[in-house]
Amino acid sequence: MPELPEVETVRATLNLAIAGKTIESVKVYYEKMIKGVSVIEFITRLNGQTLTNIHRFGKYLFFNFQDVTMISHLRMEGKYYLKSILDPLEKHEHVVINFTDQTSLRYHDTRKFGTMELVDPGMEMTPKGIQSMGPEPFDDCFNSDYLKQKIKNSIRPIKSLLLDQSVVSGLGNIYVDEVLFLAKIHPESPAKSLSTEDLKNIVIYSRSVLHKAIALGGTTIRSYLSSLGVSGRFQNELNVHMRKDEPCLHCGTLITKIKVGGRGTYVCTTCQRRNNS
DNA sequence: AAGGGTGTTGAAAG
DNA sequence: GCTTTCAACACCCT
Repeated sequence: MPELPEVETVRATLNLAIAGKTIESVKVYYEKMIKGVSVIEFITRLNGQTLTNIHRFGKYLFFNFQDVTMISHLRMEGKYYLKSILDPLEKHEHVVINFTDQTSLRYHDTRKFGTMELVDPGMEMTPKGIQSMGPEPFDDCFNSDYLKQKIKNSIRPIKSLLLDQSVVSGLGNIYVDEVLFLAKIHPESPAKSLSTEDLKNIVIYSRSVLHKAIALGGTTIRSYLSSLGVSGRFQNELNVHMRKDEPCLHCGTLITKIKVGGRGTYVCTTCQRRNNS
Protein backbone atom coordinates (compact mmCIF):
# COMPACT_ATOMS: atom_id res chain seq x y z
CA MET A 1 0.00 0.00 0.00
CA PRO A 2 2.08 2.72 1.22
CA GLU A 3 3.59 6.09 0.86
CA LEU A 4 3.27 8.56 3.70
CA PRO A 5 -0.42 9.45 3.12
CA GLU A 6 -1.50 5.81 2.91
CA VAL A 7 0.50 4.86 5.99
CA GLU A 8 -0.98 7.81 7.85
CA THR A 9 -4.48 6.69 6.85
CA VAL A 10 -3.72 3.21 8.16
CA ARG A 11 -2.32 4.67 11.38
CA ALA A 12 -5.33 6.86 12.04
CA THR A 13 -7.96 4.22 11.33
CA LEU A 14 -6.07 1.43 13.09
CA ASN A 15 -5.42 3.60 16.11
CA LEU A 16 -9.14 4.29 16.50
CA ALA A 17 -9.94 0.62 16.00
CA ILE A 18 -7.48 -1.11 18.32
CA ALA A 19 -5.87 1.28 20.82
CA GLY A 20 -6.46 0.00 24.32
CA LYS A 21 -6.77 -3.64 23.32
CA THR A 22 -4.76 -6.33 25.06
CA ILE A 23 -2.97 -9.11 23.21
CA GLU A 24 -4.07 -12.64 23.97
CA SER A 25 -1.86 -14.45 21.45
CA VAL A 26 0.41 -13.88 18.46
CA LYS A 27 0.96 -16.16 15.48
CA VAL A 28 3.70 -15.80 12.87
CA TYR A 29 3.27 -17.81 9.66
CA TYR A 30 6.15 -16.30 7.67
CA GLU A 31 9.17 -16.02 9.90
CA LYS A 32 11.39 -14.00 7.55
CA MET A 33 9.12 -11.00 8.14
CA ILE A 34 10.40 -10.63 11.67
CA LYS A 35 13.63 -8.66 11.87
CA GLY A 36 15.99 -7.88 14.73
CA VAL A 37 14.57 -10.37 17.23
CA SER A 38 13.81 -14.06 17.04
CA VAL A 39 10.26 -15.12 16.30
CA ILE A 40 10.05 -16.63 19.78
CA GLU A 41 11.07 -13.35 21.39
CA PHE A 42 8.71 -11.43 19.12
CA ILE A 43 5.76 -13.51 20.28
CA THR A 44 6.62 -13.72 23.96
CA ARG A 45 7.37 -10.03 24.36
CA LEU A 46 4.07 -9.02 22.73
CA ASN A 47 1.97 -11.49 24.68
CA GLY A 48 -0.19 -9.80 27.31
CA GLN A 49 0.75 -6.28 26.19
CA THR A 50 -1.84 -3.52 25.92
CA LEU A 51 -1.63 -1.13 22.97
CA THR A 52 -1.23 2.48 24.04
CA ASN A 53 -1.36 4.07 20.60
CA ILE A 54 0.13 3.99 17.10
CA HIS A 55 2.59 6.55 15.75
CA ARG A 56 4.09 7.07 12.33
CA PHE A 57 7.34 8.44 10.98
CA GLY A 58 7.81 8.49 7.21
CA LYS A 59 6.43 5.17 6.01
CA TYR A 60 7.01 3.36 9.32
CA LEU A 61 4.33 2.50 11.87
CA PHE A 62 5.15 2.32 15.59
CA PHE A 63 2.77 0.30 17.74
CA ASN A 64 3.43 1.52 21.27
CA PHE A 65 2.76 -1.06 23.95
CA GLN A 66 3.52 -0.63 27.65
CA ASP A 67 6.84 -2.45 27.61
CA VAL A 68 7.74 -2.76 23.95
CA THR A 69 7.32 -1.02 20.57
CA MET A 70 6.49 -2.94 17.41
CA ILE A 71 7.81 -1.29 14.25
CA SER A 72 6.01 -2.21 11.05
CA HIS A 73 6.86 -1.34 7.46
CA LEU A 74 4.29 -2.25 4.81
CA ARG A 75 6.73 -2.02 1.88
CA MET A 76 4.82 -2.64 -1.36
CA GLU A 77 1.66 -4.49 -0.41
CA GLY A 78 1.31 -4.76 3.34
CA LYS A 79 -2.18 -4.29 4.77
CA TYR A 80 -3.87 -4.68 8.14
CA TYR A 81 -7.35 -6.09 8.63
CA LEU A 82 -9.32 -6.36 11.83
CA LYS A 83 -11.40 -9.51 12.00
CA SER A 84 -12.73 -12.02 14.48
CA ILE A 85 -10.44 -14.72 15.87
CA LEU A 86 -13.02 -17.14 14.44
CA ASP A 87 -12.37 -16.00 10.87
CA PRO A 88 -10.31 -18.51 8.89
CA LEU A 89 -6.71 -17.66 8.07
CA GLU A 90 -6.53 -16.25 4.56
CA LYS A 91 -3.85 -17.01 2.04
CA HIS A 92 -1.55 -14.03 2.53
CA GLU A 93 -2.05 -13.37 6.21
CA HIS A 94 1.43 -13.81 7.68
CA VAL A 95 1.11 -12.41 11.18
CA VAL A 96 -1.98 -12.64 13.39
CA ILE A 97 -2.41 -10.72 16.63
CA ASN A 98 -5.40 -11.89 18.64
CA PHE A 99 -6.83 -9.63 21.31
CA THR A 100 -8.62 -10.59 24.51
CA ASP A 101 -11.90 -9.19 23.15
CA GLN A 102 -11.85 -11.90 20.46
CA THR A 103 -10.88 -9.52 17.64
CA SER A 104 -7.94 -10.45 15.46
CA LEU A 105 -5.48 -8.15 13.69
CA ARG A 106 -4.30 -9.74 10.45
CA TYR A 107 -1.19 -8.58 8.61
CA HIS A 108 -1.73 -9.35 4.92
CA ASP A 109 1.10 -9.04 2.40
CA THR A 110 0.99 -10.82 -0.95
CA ARG A 111 4.60 -10.16 -1.82
CA LYS A 112 5.96 -10.72 1.70
CA PHE A 113 8.24 -7.66 1.53
CA GLY A 114 6.92 -6.05 4.71
CA THR A 115 8.88 -6.19 7.95
CA MET A 116 8.16 -6.14 11.67
CA GLU A 117 10.56 -5.77 14.55
CA LEU A 118 10.55 -4.99 18.25
CA VAL A 119 12.50 -2.36 20.17
CA ASP A 120 12.48 -1.10 23.72
CA PRO A 121 10.35 2.03 24.22
CA GLY A 122 12.51 5.06 23.45
CA MET A 123 14.68 3.13 21.03
CA GLU A 124 12.43 3.72 18.00
CA MET A 125 15.07 5.53 15.99
CA THR A 126 17.86 3.01 16.46
CA PRO A 127 17.12 0.36 13.83
CA LYS A 128 19.20 0.66 10.72
CA GLY A 129 17.20 2.35 8.00
CA ILE A 130 15.29 4.45 10.50
CA GLN A 131 18.27 6.18 12.06
CA SER A 132 19.35 7.55 8.71
CA MET A 133 15.94 8.91 7.72
CA GLY A 134 15.67 12.50 6.68
CA PRO A 135 12.91 14.89 7.79
CA GLU A 136 9.33 14.61 6.64
CA PRO A 137 8.21 17.21 4.11
CA PHE A 138 6.14 18.92 6.83
CA ASP A 139 9.18 19.43 9.04
CA ASP A 140 10.39 23.04 9.27
CA CYS A 141 13.91 21.90 8.57
CA PHE A 142 12.82 20.52 5.19
CA ASN A 143 13.43 23.69 3.18
CA SER A 144 15.36 24.79 0.11
CA ASP A 145 18.55 25.41 2.09
CA TYR A 146 18.43 21.88 3.47
CA LEU A 147 17.79 20.41 0.04
CA LYS A 148 20.57 22.48 -1.46
CA GLN A 149 23.22 21.29 0.96
CA LYS A 150 21.91 17.73 0.85
CA ILE A 151 21.99 17.31 -2.92
CA LYS A 152 24.21 20.16 -4.11
CA ASN A 153 26.87 18.00 -5.75
CA SER A 154 24.75 15.09 -6.84
CA ILE A 155 24.40 14.15 -10.45
CA ARG A 156 21.61 11.70 -9.69
CA PRO A 157 18.18 12.32 -11.23
CA ILE A 158 16.13 14.51 -8.90
CA LYS A 159 13.43 11.84 -8.76
CA SER A 160 15.85 9.26 -7.36
CA LEU A 161 16.97 11.66 -4.66
CA LEU A 162 13.42 12.44 -3.59
CA LEU A 163 12.71 8.72 -3.34
CA ASP A 164 15.77 8.37 -1.10
CA GLN A 165 14.37 8.29 2.44
CA SER A 166 17.63 9.67 3.87
CA VAL A 167 16.92 12.89 1.95
CA VAL A 168 13.23 13.19 2.80
CA SER A 169 10.93 10.71 4.51
CA GLY A 170 7.62 9.65 3.11
CA LEU A 171 7.66 10.36 -0.61
CA GLY A 172 7.28 7.39 -2.94
CA ASN A 173 6.76 6.69 -6.60
CA ILE A 174 3.28 8.21 -6.96
CA TYR A 175 3.76 11.43 -5.07
CA VAL A 176 7.22 12.20 -6.43
CA ASP A 177 5.79 12.14 -9.94
CA GLU A 178 3.01 14.46 -8.84
CA VAL A 179 5.34 16.85 -7.01
CA LEU A 180 7.75 17.11 -9.95
CA PHE A 181 4.87 17.73 -12.34
CA LEU A 182 3.51 20.57 -10.21
CA ALA A 183 7.01 22.01 -9.81
CA LYS A 184 7.53 21.73 -13.59
CA ILE A 185 10.77 19.78 -13.17
CA HIS A 186 11.77 16.84 -15.35
CA PRO A 187 12.40 13.80 -13.14
CA GLU A 188 15.68 13.03 -14.90
CA SER A 189 17.16 16.48 -14.29
CA PRO A 190 20.46 16.12 -12.42
CA ALA A 191 19.91 17.35 -8.85
CA LYS A 192 22.76 19.85 -9.05
CA SER A 193 21.18 21.51 -12.06
CA LEU A 194 18.12 22.69 -10.13
CA SER A 195 17.70 26.34 -9.23
CA THR A 196 16.85 27.61 -5.76
CA GLU A 197 13.39 28.34 -7.14
CA ASP A 198 13.07 24.69 -8.19
CA LEU A 199 14.02 23.52 -4.71
CA LYS A 200 11.53 25.88 -3.12
CA ASN A 201 8.82 24.52 -5.37
CA ILE A 202 9.71 20.96 -4.43
CA VAL A 203 9.27 21.86 -0.76
CA ILE A 204 5.97 23.68 -1.35
CA TYR A 205 4.42 21.00 -3.53
CA SER A 206 5.65 18.09 -1.41
CA ARG A 207 3.72 19.59 1.46
CA SER A 208 0.59 20.46 -0.46
CA VAL A 209 0.37 17.15 -2.31
CA LEU A 210 0.85 15.07 0.83
CA HIS A 211 -1.55 17.19 2.88
CA LYS A 212 -4.24 16.84 0.25
CA ALA A 213 -3.59 13.11 -0.13
CA ILE A 214 -3.88 12.58 3.63
CA ALA A 215 -7.12 14.53 3.68
CA LEU A 216 -8.50 12.23 0.98
CA GLY A 217 -7.34 9.03 2.67
CA GLY A 218 -4.45 8.36 0.29
CA THR A 219 -4.39 6.81 -3.17
CA THR A 220 -5.93 3.46 -4.00
CA ILE A 221 -4.67 1.94 -7.24
CA ARG A 222 -4.29 -1.62 -8.39
CA SER A 223 -5.22 -3.00 -4.99
CA TYR A 224 -8.89 -3.61 -4.40
CA LEU A 225 -9.16 -2.12 -0.95
CA SER A 226 -6.55 -0.84 1.41
CA SER A 227 -6.30 -1.67 5.07
CA LEU A 228 -9.47 -2.15 7.07
CA GLY A 229 -11.39 -1.90 3.84
CA VAL A 230 -10.66 1.81 3.59
CA SER A 231 -10.39 3.13 0.05
CA GLY A 232 -8.54 6.37 -0.67
CA ARG A 233 -9.76 9.03 -3.06
CA PHE A 234 -6.56 10.79 -4.16
CA GLN A 235 -6.39 8.65 -7.33
CA ASN A 236 -9.00 11.04 -8.74
CA GLU A 237 -6.59 13.93 -8.21
CA LEU A 238 -3.54 12.52 -9.96
CA ASN A 239 -2.11 14.81 -12.62
CA VAL A 240 0.42 12.52 -14.24
CA HIS A 241 0.88 9.25 -12.40
CA MET A 242 -0.92 6.37 -14.15
CA ARG A 243 -2.00 8.71 -16.97
CA LYS A 244 0.17 7.46 -19.85
CA ASP A 245 -1.16 8.59 -23.25
CA GLU A 246 -3.76 10.81 -21.60
CA PRO A 247 -3.61 14.58 -22.19
CA CYS A 248 -1.75 16.77 -19.73
CA LEU A 249 -4.37 18.65 -17.72
CA HIS A 250 -2.29 21.80 -18.14
CA CYS A 251 -1.18 21.83 -21.78
CA GLY A 252 -2.78 18.86 -23.52
CA THR A 253 0.44 17.09 -24.44
CA LEU A 254 0.09 13.33 -24.04
CA ILE A 255 1.70 12.07 -20.84
CA THR A 256 4.63 9.76 -21.50
CA LYS A 257 6.00 6.96 -19.37
CA ILE A 258 9.74 6.55 -18.94
CA LYS A 259 12.01 4.72 -16.54
CA VAL A 260 14.04 6.60 -13.95
CA GLY A 261 16.28 4.69 -11.59
CA GLY A 262 14.35 1.56 -12.45
CA ARG A 263 10.98 3.04 -11.48
CA GLY A 264 8.09 3.68 -13.85
CA THR A 265 7.84 7.45 -14.23
CA TYR A 266 5.13 9.62 -15.75
CA VAL A 267 6.01 12.97 -17.24
CA CYS A 268 4.63 15.78 -19.40
CA THR A 269 7.57 16.56 -21.66
CA THR A 270 6.16 20.00 -22.42
CA CYS A 271 5.54 21.19 -18.86
CA GLN A 272 8.57 19.41 -17.41
CA ARG A 273 11.64 20.19 -19.45
CA ARG A 274 14.85 18.37 -18.73
CA ASN A 275 17.91 20.32 -17.59
CA ASN A 276 21.28 19.37 -19.06
CA SER A 277 23.84 19.13 -16.32
C1' DA B 1 2.05 -17.87 -22.45
C1' DA B 2 6.48 -15.89 -21.12
C1' DG B 3 8.09 -11.72 -19.68
C1' DG B 4 7.77 -7.27 -17.89
C1' DG B 5 5.63 -4.52 -14.57
C1' DT B 6 4.02 -3.36 -9.60
C1' DG B 7 2.44 2.38 -3.77
C1' DT B 8 9.88 -0.35 -1.24
C1' DT B 9 14.33 -0.70 0.29
C1' DG B 10 18.76 -2.76 1.50
C1' DA B 11 22.72 -5.29 -0.21
C1' DA B 12 25.94 -6.04 -3.80
C1' DA B 13 28.53 -4.48 -7.61
C1' DG B 14 30.88 -1.28 -10.40
C1' DG C 1 32.39 7.45 -1.14
C1' DC C 2 28.77 7.67 -4.86
C1' DT C 3 25.52 5.54 -8.18
C1' DT C 4 23.28 1.87 -10.32
C1' DT C 5 21.45 -2.76 -10.39
C1' DC C 6 19.27 -6.48 -8.40
C1' DA C 7 16.94 -9.43 -5.16
C1' DA C 8 13.30 -10.39 -1.85
C1' DC C 9 8.02 -12.41 -3.62
C1' DA C 10 3.35 -13.14 -5.76
C1' DC C 11 0.26 -11.72 -9.02
C1' DC C 12 -1.65 -9.16 -13.07
C1' DC C 13 -1.30 -7.56 -17.72
C1' DT C 14 0.01 -7.80 -22.33
